[in-house]
Amino acid sequence: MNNTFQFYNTLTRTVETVIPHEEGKIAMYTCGPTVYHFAHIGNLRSYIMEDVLEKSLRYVGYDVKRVMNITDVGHLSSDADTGEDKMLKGAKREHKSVMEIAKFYTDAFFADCAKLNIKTPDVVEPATNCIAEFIHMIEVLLEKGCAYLAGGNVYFDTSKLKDYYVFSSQSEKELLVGVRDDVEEDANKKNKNDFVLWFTRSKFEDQALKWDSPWGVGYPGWHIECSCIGIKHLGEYMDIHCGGVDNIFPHHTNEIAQSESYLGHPWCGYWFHVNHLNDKSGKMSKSSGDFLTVSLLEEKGYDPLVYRMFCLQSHYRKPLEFSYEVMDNMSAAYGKLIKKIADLREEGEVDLAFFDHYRQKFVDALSGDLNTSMAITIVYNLLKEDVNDATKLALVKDFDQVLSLGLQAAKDKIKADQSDVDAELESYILAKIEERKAAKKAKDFARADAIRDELLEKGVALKDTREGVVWSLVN
RNA sequence: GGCGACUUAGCCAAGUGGUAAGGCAUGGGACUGCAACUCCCUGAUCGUCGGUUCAAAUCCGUCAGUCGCCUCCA
Repeated sequence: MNNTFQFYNTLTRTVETVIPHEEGKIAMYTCGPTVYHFAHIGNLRSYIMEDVLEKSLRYVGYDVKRVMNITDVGHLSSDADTGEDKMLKGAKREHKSVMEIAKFYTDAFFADCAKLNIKTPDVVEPATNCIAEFIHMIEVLLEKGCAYLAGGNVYFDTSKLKDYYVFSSQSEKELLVGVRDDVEEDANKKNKNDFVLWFTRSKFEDQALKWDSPWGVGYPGWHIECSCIGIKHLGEYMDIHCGGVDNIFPHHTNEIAQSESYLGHPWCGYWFHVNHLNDKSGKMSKSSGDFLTVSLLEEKGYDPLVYRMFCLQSHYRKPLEFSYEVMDNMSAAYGKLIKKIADLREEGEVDLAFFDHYRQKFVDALSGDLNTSMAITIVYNLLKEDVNDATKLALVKDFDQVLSLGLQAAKDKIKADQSDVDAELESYILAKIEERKAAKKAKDFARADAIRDELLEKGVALKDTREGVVWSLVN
């Protein structure tokens, strides 16, 4: 068991060694998607990096339990009860019911995750499954005097906290309310940082999802779900809470406020935040019109795993700028890497001493604030080492448990590309190859080149290698 | 206005006090009938100015630029 796994803890703003509440076990929580639309590749960057974090922790020997919520209700586009519920907005847009929208985009989200080799968390819980728990938590907060009723809604009273701005040294005075044009201040709040736990007064008459509660028919505020679902599945102590940097304030600040007030003790010791993916105009956002999805990347001919590699070769705490130039760069690099690995032969005995030595290098890279870029470099270095292929292959497969770049399936991947070709086409290709071989032998190079061009037009590229002629499909 | 992050070769990027990993691209070469593949070789003093130190990309300060957050967001 490696017990020196370190990463940057937003709570303390330092790189710290993880010390779980229960030895050997990690209780990990991830803020899941709001399922009103497709996830864009910026959203997915967070999930990719969190996936690497989870797998790294498992790789060094931790028993990880990971929980993710699905936000399918109560996520207003504004906090002042004037915004529109995102789910409802999605439903209107597509003329479907809210639950149909939630189902469709939840499935789409996990389909994208699968393409990116992101493991599905151990527990996935939609918010609408936990209404009773939300209500219970809010009742307790009211009993404890941490919450109040105003204008029909239940609010969390931030003035009852000793330390609300746990993630920053911001003061309430300096905090501007309504910096964004579309945000209005809610007159019901006692303090400007208070936030809604339960809405009963929806301004949308067609609000589709409503539940009965002690305070009237309504729906939960956004923050309550993560606190509640986290506690429901991981107990009173959580080790690592993950999310995008934009969740730091107010979402995670509010989660801490609610959870610790409810539990009466510190809740989660480590906060892992992934920086944003930007394009040249700035942050990629679902709410700002056009956005890039995994499907779009596929349409443009990129393997989704190229995007995963693009994320891994950067550091999770750095802003990353997306461009097709970099994707092309990455695509070439990925193709070469896969090919190198596919060329390894499964011969010889694995050199165990070498294996352990290299495995340790890999562990060190991951343990040092998730240095995934270095982890990839280690793969490149490994391929250049003077050891037998069996050892290299064993290590690559081992590393791919964390990297999940399809490295261990490299051979199959290349074969699979060819198996997409039907038998008729294949025999045609093979016949042409024979014909060209004969032409070459007769030094009829014009004819040989013509055959090669002919196949290329049909999307088949020929290469004369030392082992003979090989063909592959091109786009 | 407040808070925070980032700035290393054409591009991505590692590096946290001792004279700059790796990848892609480029250029040159080997191989090839040609091409592709493969292999070899090829590049930066680390945004600015100043300070600390025997020694700084690495510490401190300064200016500049880019980006994010301040109740939609991963």
